[in-house]
Amino acid sequence: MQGFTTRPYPPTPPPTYRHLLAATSLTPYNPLRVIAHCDIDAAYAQFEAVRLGIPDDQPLITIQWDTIIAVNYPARKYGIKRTSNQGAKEARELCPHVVIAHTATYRMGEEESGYWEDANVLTHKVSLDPYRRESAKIIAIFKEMVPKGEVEKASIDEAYMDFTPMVLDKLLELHPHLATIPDDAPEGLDTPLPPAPPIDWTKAGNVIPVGGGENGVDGETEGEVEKPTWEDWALCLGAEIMAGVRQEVWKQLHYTCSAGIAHNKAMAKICSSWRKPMNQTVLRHAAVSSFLHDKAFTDIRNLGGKLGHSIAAVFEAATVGELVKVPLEEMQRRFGEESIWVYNLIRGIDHTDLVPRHVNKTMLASKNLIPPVRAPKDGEHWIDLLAGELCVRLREAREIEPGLWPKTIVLTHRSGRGYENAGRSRQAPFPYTKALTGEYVAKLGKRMWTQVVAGWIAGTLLISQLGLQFTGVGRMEEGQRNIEGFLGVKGENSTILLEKNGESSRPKRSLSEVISVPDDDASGWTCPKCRKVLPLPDGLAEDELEKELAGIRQEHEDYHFALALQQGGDEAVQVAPPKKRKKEKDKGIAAFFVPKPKKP
DNA sequence: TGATCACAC
DNA sequence: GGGTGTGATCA
Repeated sequence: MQGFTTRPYPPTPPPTYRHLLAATSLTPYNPLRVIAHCDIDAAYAQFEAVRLGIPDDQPLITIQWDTIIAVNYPARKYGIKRTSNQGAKEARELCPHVVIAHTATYRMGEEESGYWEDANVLTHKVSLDPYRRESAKIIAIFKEMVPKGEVEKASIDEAYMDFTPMVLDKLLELHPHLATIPDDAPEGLDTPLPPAPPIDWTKAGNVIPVGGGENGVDGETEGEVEKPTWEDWALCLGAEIMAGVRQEVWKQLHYTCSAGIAHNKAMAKICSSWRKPMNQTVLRHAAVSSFLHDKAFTDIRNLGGKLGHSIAAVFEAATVGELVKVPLEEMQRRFGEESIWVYNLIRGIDHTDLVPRHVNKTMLASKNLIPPVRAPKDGEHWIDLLAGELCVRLREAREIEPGLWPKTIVLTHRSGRGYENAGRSRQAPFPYTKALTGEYVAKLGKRMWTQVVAGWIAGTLLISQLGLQFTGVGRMEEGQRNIEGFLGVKGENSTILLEKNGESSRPKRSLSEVISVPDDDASGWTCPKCRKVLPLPDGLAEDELEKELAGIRQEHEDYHFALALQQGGDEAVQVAPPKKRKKEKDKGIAAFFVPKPKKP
């Protein structure tokens, strides 16, 4: 690599005065953009450690029933992991003095969650509320420390931050000469910035070397002297801000976190996990290709699912290094025009915008029912509990942001004994009421429950999972509250729900009708792709039948998957198991979840 | 808008 | 794996 060692690949336009000075510069295309990703190390374990006042070096795991959901770093040294074959017992065998903390739970018939000794999967429901509260505190610190930037809460324990506005300010403060466009600048605002002075990285954390990577060779020792760039300056200043943010989280809450600082979300995210815990890492543009080279490309955000695995199969590639060899045309031939998005992503390019957000848009309280509910009344009891929890959560959210109200309430449910069946759901409007109570929520939930129950032949009911969810949670429109609260649609007697959801409860139907999911009928299941009818065996109990259906369908979809892989010719190939997603003609990447690149 | 699916932690 | 989240797609 001669010459452009600082910007070897991919080529990006050099930053100009416009990128630094113009009000319109705050776009995902600004080369000076600085995005950070931050997540709490083993969050649930740290939350419990702090709650219990346990020393930082004490091994601790957080469990949910007998499943380990978090392992702190001291405990990881003993080989304790979050795997399906390890429970509390195995953890204790590996480390006899490990502290085992169970999540809080709700107890049937009680208002609030707590850390009960007798928490039991049969009678209690896990409560993540305490963790949500910690999460809110952390986000509050982020927002406070990033007043000019944006904060996107990505999950309960991670967030993205856009430091660009603060970084640009700082850049101008440190280099005031950049504020003035030289008189002889050939292209005015669009003149590239003058050469950047050397950078002091000492307060930035880890800096991924160019040409190196985690596996060893340090490119900088190999005779490649890097010229500092303003992009690197921006990252360095962003890293210093991030260090301050992390320090503040530690100071106020005693949580350690890890962070990545880069020019976009995907790169910030992937480098935040470098040398965890309690660390932060800067990924400069020039270091991207070598950093990614040996990584599994499925480690990159959004490539970890079906799409990524299909790509791996089609191109017989596992690492980024292998996948970048695939020319754009070939990728697009196989995965459609849109796949340029993937092509860019594995080259470290991601123009995804942050979504400024601090409150959730949905709230879900759900419970795996053990044993499955067979009596409608039992379902009602669980709904009472779920409704109580949702009510608490909505109230708390409204304390932080007054006026929040959900648009709809959803009852989710699953039949069968495990996950063999897809979940179903019913929803209804959630009318405004001044008196938000668990009973109010439960009433609406039970109404939908009645409909669910009505879909089953008497005595055959078998529900293994129930959930109650608010969706469309947001500030209520001015008019909305007036109309519904004032003039009184008054939830209590609202009939909207019954009308919407099909003449209230449907009349009892025959078994075959009851089972009818979108794709099947009594005699079999029709594949939406090839129209082939796969017969279902007769004489099975209802839950057995559903299980059978799921199995047949999965098998047939696998067949399509294999077929598509095999063909792989001129035609674009549907490389994913063809869910009954789109129409026949749609075979490209559009069949997957693809964040659309946004134009500025 | 309702229901389902994909992807993520 | 359980309990939660977000966003896309399609009738």
